[in-house]
Amino acid sequence: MQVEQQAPLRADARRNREQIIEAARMMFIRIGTDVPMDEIARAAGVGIGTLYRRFPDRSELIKAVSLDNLQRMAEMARRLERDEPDPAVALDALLHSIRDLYLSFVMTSVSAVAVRAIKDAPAIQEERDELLAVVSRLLRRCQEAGAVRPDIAAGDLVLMLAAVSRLVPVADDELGEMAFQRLFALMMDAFRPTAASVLPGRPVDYQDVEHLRHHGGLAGFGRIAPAAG
Amino acid sequence: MQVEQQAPLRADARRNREQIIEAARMMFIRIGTDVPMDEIARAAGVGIGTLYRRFPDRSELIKAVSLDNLQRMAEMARRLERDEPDPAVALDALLHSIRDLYLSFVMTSVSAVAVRAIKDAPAIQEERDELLAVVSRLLRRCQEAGAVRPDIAAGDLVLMLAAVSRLVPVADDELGEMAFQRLFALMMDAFRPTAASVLPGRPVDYQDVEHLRHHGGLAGFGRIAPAAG
Amino acid sequence: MQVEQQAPLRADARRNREQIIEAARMMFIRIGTDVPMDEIARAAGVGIGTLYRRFPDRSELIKAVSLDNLQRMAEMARRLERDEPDPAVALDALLHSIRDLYLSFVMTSVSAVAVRAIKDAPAIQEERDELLAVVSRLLRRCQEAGAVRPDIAAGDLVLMLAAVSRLVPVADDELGEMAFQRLFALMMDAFRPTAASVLPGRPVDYQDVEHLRHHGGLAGFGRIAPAAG
Amino acid sequence: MQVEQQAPLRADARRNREQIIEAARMMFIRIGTDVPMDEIARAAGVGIGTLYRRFPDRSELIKAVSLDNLQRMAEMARRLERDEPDPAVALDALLHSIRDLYLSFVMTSVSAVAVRAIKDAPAIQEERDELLAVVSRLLRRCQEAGAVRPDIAAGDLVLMLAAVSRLVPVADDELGEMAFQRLFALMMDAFRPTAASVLPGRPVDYQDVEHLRHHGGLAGFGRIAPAAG
DNA sequence: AATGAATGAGCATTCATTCAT
DNA sequence: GATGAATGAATGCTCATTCAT
Repeated sequence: MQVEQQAPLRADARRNREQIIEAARMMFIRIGTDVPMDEIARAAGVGIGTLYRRFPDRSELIKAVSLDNLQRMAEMARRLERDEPDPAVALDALLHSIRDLYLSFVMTSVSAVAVRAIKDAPAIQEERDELLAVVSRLLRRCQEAGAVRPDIAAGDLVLMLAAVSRLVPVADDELGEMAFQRLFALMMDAFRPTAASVLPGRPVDYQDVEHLRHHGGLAGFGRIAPAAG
Repeated sequence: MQVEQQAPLRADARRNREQIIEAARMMFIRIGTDVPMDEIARAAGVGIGTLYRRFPDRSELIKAVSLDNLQRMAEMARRLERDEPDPAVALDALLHSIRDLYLSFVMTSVSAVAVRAIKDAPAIQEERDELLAVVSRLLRRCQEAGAVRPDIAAGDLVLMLAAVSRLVPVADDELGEMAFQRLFALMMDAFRPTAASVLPGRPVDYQDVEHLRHHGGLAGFGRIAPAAG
Repeated sequence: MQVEQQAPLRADARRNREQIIEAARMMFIRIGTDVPMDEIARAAGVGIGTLYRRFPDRSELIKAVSLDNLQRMAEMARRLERDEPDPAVALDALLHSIRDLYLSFVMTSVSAVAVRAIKDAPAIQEERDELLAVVSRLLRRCQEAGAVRPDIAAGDLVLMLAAVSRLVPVADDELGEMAFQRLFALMMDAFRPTAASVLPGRPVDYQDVEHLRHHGGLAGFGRIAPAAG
Repeated sequence: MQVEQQAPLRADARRNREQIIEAARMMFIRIGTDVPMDEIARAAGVGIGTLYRRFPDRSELIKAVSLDNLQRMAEMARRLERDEPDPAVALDALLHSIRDLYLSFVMTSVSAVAVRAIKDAPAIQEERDELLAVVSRLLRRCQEAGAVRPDIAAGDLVLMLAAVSRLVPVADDELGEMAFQRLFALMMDAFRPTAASVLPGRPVDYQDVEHLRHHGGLAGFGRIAPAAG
């Protein structure tokens, strides 16, 4: 757990760094993590050299964007858990932030490059663990309160979320927005106690998800890009 | 309505063609539709020139694989509709063939190349239309029989299916298989009448799906490759 | 009427650019405009990537070489017209610069690629127009002075020049040099008043040449590459 | 001087051979000697395999076409020399057959492939020699009759012809036809005694032309393709 | 530290030629 | 003998990454 304690960046350098991450986030969503590096540089308004000075290769940039996303998410999760007494409301609100979750959970789980990039990034793993811990606690409280069917675990939720969030709506598309809202609501309905059929297998927990992420048991999750091209 | 009536292929050529499609199908799933062409050729056990003789460019190959997939699917749909009297059983069985649907519904909806490749392929569109017609009829019969909530249309189903099918299990992974079975069962639960909350918007029908496919209102569906990165 | 006002190139980039154009000019003459791009790069002493950075494709390179040639030619024409009082001497001197004209008039008129490359290059057209305007004026003055037969127009001259210049001598070949000098002198004799037989048709002017260039009425001029084989 | 005495071809094989040569001749003119082999095969209405059975590689095909052209030309030359008493008329008629000469003199003198193909083809050389012998004799008789300036030799004529014939008109183009007719007439005027200025160097004879052809002293003649692309 | 120029490995595609049917 | 399928070498072009200014 190496904490790289480098000299704090100069003001302009910090600004560049932030612009690059922001530009990369947008390009990653719009085009994919294989977007040409100089397009990112151009979008960030810096030279390609500057980009590479900050992030020695694509992998580092992906890691940085992912970490940035997860930090925002974890922060939000902490705040919701702390401030919202009703776990069902908190969980719902948290999952609804899925548009941002998108990158954290999906983008970085999809392409071979991205997955490899992240695998050995302890900072990311930590942040992800913390986020999931909150989700797990909220889920358990929901189940204890009878708001969510009892036969699932956090992993079931996460996987469903990962699936649905692939179809996140594109900015400013009304039909897409509507379709996604319904898709999301349908997903939430699947977790109601009243929906419960007898599920096969056993509850999937976060350990299982991590296993799948690292060993690639699902086509679109973890090791392999199901349709990267 | 067959337009180009070409001489039937020689036996060896036909075999090569089939090997190429089969190899491409697997590589497309494993690596993505942007897998290098010569990897496909190598996997098919033919020279790169042979691949290009059969499929003048990547786009043609994608089209051929998609059409092949859809033909299998449509055939299965026809058979189920004809032979299975209970619409709920038929729909369930049809959706469970999702492992094969995967390529038809997902692969070809994901990457920019693939989407472009397919857009102007009337044969594919026809096959897709027929498949969806069967799904729509089965769905309606399920709803009339009270087996499925009445507030959804075929598009809602298709999109959920598209989402879930992204996480299709990899061959021979037990955990993945189990996780996917649960995911799929959860999805089916979302469509039960007992699960029904009030959904936002209006039922999404196949017209809407086509619109989304062609105009790209959802990130992972139609125009843009979120999976690419 | 300069449209794209790009930042002036860095010193080293400018040097590379010039080396590439110079190398391309030589290779185009020696091998043809379809010489492999990396041979040009090698001859210029740069990487293939550098070549492509400066000239996004073969077409752009051909345009750049052509423009460069024409600029030199037009400059010479302007100087001769300004400084030489005797039009016959000026015209003769101008035509004798045929070794350089070669590329401007011939190279770029021969191959399909080259012709297409140049068709939509207004800068080249402008330069060519200016050069031809000078030639036309000199020719008219020669005819008024009785130094050239009156039954021809600039187009006749240009076409003859285009034909003869195909056989420009190779550097350092004595026999070739001599043969070409004679060929050139014979051509000039054809334009003398004393040579005049009754020519068929009507004087061919520059409009006609442009028409032929763009619509390809002559095998070796404009549309098609007879020289290509 | 190997006379390959192979068994005479079967009737259908002979027909194929002729169709291929005819198709190749047209494609060579229209596109160049680097036209794809299967385009030639398709134009000839035979399979690519058949083409290769008759002509083991491109080089052989070029040789065959060239020989065929030259045989026709030499035949015509012999006939004109034999039947036409006035040498000026005979020479003029012979040169006017330039549209056919085109391939013999020009096509095969231009591209690197073609030149290499022909260099070691004794049959072609023989035919060419005979043709040139006729031209030389006619020229000498014209000069003795005072119909042509005395300060030139056959080589001067051939080179000028080679130059002008590059711009042979395309079929059915009226303007091209007219322009070429004038170009040709201007060329003939250059050889009139009345046109005679003092030419540089010494008369270029056929030996010189052969030297140039084989050693490449002129850019567009012999070794090198001036603008093959 | 920022910039953008240079490099070359990598991939798509074409086409000459060989070979199985 | 005819056919056209198979092969792979050659070449255009892109883009990640390094390095001079």
